[in-house]
This record gives sequence, structure tokens and C-alpha cells, in this order.
Amino acid sequence: MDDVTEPGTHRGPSGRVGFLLSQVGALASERFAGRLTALGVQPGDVGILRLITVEEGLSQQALAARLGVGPSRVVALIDELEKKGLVTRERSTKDRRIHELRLTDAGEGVMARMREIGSAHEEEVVHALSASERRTLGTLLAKVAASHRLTPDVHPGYRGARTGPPERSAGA
Amino acid sequence: MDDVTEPGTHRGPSGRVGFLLSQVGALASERFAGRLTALGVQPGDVGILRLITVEEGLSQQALAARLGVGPSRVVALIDELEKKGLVTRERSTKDRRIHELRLTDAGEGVMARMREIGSAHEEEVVHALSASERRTLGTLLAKVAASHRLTPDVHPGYRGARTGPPERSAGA
DNA sequence: TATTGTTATACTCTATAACTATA
DNA sequence: TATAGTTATAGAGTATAACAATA
Repeated sequence: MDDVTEPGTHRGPSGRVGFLLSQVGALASERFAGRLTALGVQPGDVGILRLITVEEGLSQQALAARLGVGPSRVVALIDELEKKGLVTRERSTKDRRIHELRLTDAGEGVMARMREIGSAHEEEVVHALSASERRTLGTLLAKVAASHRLTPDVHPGYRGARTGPPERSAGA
Repeated sequence: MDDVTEPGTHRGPSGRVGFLLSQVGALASERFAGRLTALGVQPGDVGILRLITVEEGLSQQALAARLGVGPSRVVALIDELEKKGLVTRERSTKDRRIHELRLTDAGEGVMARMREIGSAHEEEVVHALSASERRTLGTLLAKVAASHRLTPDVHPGYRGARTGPPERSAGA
């Protein structure tokens, strides 16, 4: 989320749903990012690790295409994850230009712990809601997500809308 | 919100609410930012203009404190808004060190059009929901927001959690 | 000649620290 | 001397373009 500051006195629960979504969504993202630091990874790394999990042995070019970034960016990204011991680069025997990317055991471990973190995060964010309210919220959000063609796994991020800094709204 | 990539196959509407919130929240933010470009302002500018509206004549130092950024940052921010003709700097007659910030007529106009944009944005985001569903969603989100002490007007942004780039999840 | 990964370069955004003018 | 605003400097992050190895 490039997060966005939307003005809005939410005058009753009917209006201002857009602002609330943005506001609460930002909170959820922020808290999740906070939990990730315990694993030593950044939000964006999650997507990278997951892509490597799903498409084991993919090339850096392929990863760059999936991420929508340039190949040189992937070099730095993988450098970092490799230094942390989470992924490996391996020369392909079929095409020696290619580096095949794979998760190490440590990388798999991070992915596993990430799932646990997800559960704890879930509980933290919606702790104020009853089980039935959570179901309702999930259903409505899924409906909104589907209407905008958001796929279940992929986070939109800001691509395309990034013209300025993420956020500089009031802090008090 | 710096948006965050959370993994998650949402297996039924009960789990994955955290991810959905982050995902849909990011979408709402992104779309809102897109609409703002028509006004020639950036997401963060909204908070600045609103602060100047509420506290007319405030100093740049005061604004910096509210935004949680350094004074030098405010210089650049106001430079831009002044160049666009939305705000003015005026030497205080009481303390000539201070620049009092005020909105121009054009600035007021932008704020007004921002409210219209907010309505259109609202309609776009939740167009898939019925009026009653929108109310329910609003109620639940307000409950979650309140449980985390989110104030009705202020967008959290990422302050504090910003350790890395905003987002680099998969794009397909 | 085209493609993969890398390195080099430049540009943007931001924070910190000097500087000036007022107090 | 302390404070408001400004400017200067340096750092991080990212994108584009040049480069070496391989096809």
C-alpha cells in the first residue's frame, strides 16, 4: 500500500468505507511488517520467497518479470537473500547463462514460520470481532476483492500509482 | 500504509482476513491516489492541506511536528504547494521568524474537489456491495479501527515500520 | 546477433547538520 | 543563547544503460 491519506470524518458507518479500508489495511500491513522483522526479512521478500517456492529453479529474468522490476534490481534482492542464507543461485547445466533460484532449508524454515506469523497477525488484527463477525468481514472483503479482480494470493502493492512518498499524513 | 505483501491462499472467508484487509486496503489507497493526480496533488499532500485548514496560520515547525518529519522536509513540501498556488507563506507580525501557512482560494477549491473525489472513490471501491452490505462492512471496519485506537481522521501511514521499500510482491 | 546476469551511472527522496535572521 | 526557516551535504533506493559470458 502506498498508503494514502484520505480525509474523512466517518459520519456513521455508511459513508467513509473507502477511507476505513485504506486506514485499517495500512494498519494490517504495518503490523505484519513489524512481525516480519523478527524473521529478518522485509515485506517484499515474502513475495520473492513465495515465487521461488512455487516456481523452483526459476531464473532471475523470470523473477524480474514476475515482480515487474528490472533485472539489476533482482541482483541486489537475491544478493541479500543469499547472504542471509535463504536462497541459492545455481548455474543451470542446460543454459549456463542462467542462475536457477532455490530456497535453502533455512529459506523453507522462514516460509514455515511466516505462516505461523500470519495466524498470530490475523488474531491480532481482528481480535475485537467475534467469530461470526470475522466470517462476515471476510465474506464482504472477498466480494470487494473479487469485484476488482484481485487474485487470492497476490498483493497489488503500489505499482503504477507511485508518484510520491508513501505517506506523510498527520501523526497526532 | 506502506503496503505489505502477505502470503495467503484464502481458504474460505473465515481465515485470511488480515491479508484481505491489507490487499483491499492497498487497492483503495492506490485508486484514491490515482484520482488525486487529476487534482495535481499527491496522497501526502492531503494531510498537509487538511492540517493547514484545521489550524490556519500554523508555522512550519508546528507542521513538521504534526507530520513527524524534519523542518527541512517541510520546506520542500510547502515550496511545491506554494508553487502550485495552493498555500501561502506569510511572515508573522508578532514573531518575524515564523511563516504562517494558509490555504489560497485555489487550495480551498482543491479541498472541496477532494471531497467529491472521496465520494466517487467510495462508490468505485464498494460498488459490488449492496447498501446494507456497505453498512455492515463499515460497522465492522469501524470496530476494528476503534480497537486499535485509530482516530477517524488520521491515516496511520507507515511511520515506524518503514525499513524497506514499500512493495515488491508478484505482479501476475 | 540475442539473451542472462552483472556492474556503472545517474536520479530521486530523505535525513542530518551547518547557516541566517530574528528573538 | 535559543528558535524558525533555509540551504548544503550525504546516504539510501531505484531505474537505465553499458558490459562480459554464453547461446
